[in-house]
Amino acid sequence: MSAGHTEVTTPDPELFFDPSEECGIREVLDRIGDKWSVQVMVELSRGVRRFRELQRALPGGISQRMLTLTVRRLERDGLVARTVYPTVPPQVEYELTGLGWSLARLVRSLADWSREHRAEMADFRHQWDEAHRGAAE
Amino acid sequence: MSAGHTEVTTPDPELFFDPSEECGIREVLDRIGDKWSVQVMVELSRGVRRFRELQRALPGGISQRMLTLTVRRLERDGLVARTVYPTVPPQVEYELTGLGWSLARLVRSLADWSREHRAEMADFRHQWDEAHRGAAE
DNA sequence: CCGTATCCTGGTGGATACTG
DNA sequence: CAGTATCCACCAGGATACGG
Repeated sequence: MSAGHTEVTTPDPELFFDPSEECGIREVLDRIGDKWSVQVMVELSRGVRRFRELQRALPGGISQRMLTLTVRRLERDGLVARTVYPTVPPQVEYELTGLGWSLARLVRSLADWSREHRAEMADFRHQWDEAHRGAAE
Repeated sequence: MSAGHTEVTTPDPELFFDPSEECGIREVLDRIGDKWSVQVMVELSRGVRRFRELQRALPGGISQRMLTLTVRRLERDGLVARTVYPTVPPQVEYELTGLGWSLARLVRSLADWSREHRAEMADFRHQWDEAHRGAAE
């Protein structure tokens, strides 16, 4: 049936978020919802990286400023460990902590979901655009 | 040992993101990374909601404009179904689609992760702030 | 190499007013 | 009630220059 029409499954009773509110969603999203945090984690999931390596590896090109800010925040939250070798020139290595890896696992599942459903979503968007053509302008 | 020092676990070899890149992360985050999409989905996971209900339910107070934009995008992506009852005054109902529920499950796991680790992260932040006190004027 | 300090722009989202 | 249309403020993030 593919994406024939907007089917609606019955809600899984166990799934409901507790109405006691502030379920914690905002806190995570404030950490991974920004432009670079997740990409940095993804790259670090491939191994230890130095500052420049990290910067060069990120697609789209991150500025030094943003890489610093991003990596500092990740460090502060305990997701990334920063190791400074007092050499000259200075050398700094970044790697995921245990906490970082546990979050990376979830990030991974999000990525998997995305790839699994991207065709379906593209389908929906196409339908929607089709149905709403002519309305605007 | 709690969060004694920044421990680093060995990377799970199976976890690595495929280096073929554009793993799909950005696509999901572009959908759930904004201020309201997830909150709307969370509320809709509790049941069918009308426009105003949705607006009143969201903590922080969303503007009509943003609620419209958010809900339209979710609809366009096939995550939310919109049903219009041609009554007067008009009545519109929103609910999660199958696709929406599948994403909601992941959102839920993010929320769970957050609650499970928020203490640990707070701990880390406290340590970090402690260690970096005095550096900045 | 690894940052920090400034400056500046674009886009997200709020406030408000108006329609069907 | 359920939107649409405008206008506007704020700040995430880019560009650039400088420092340890």
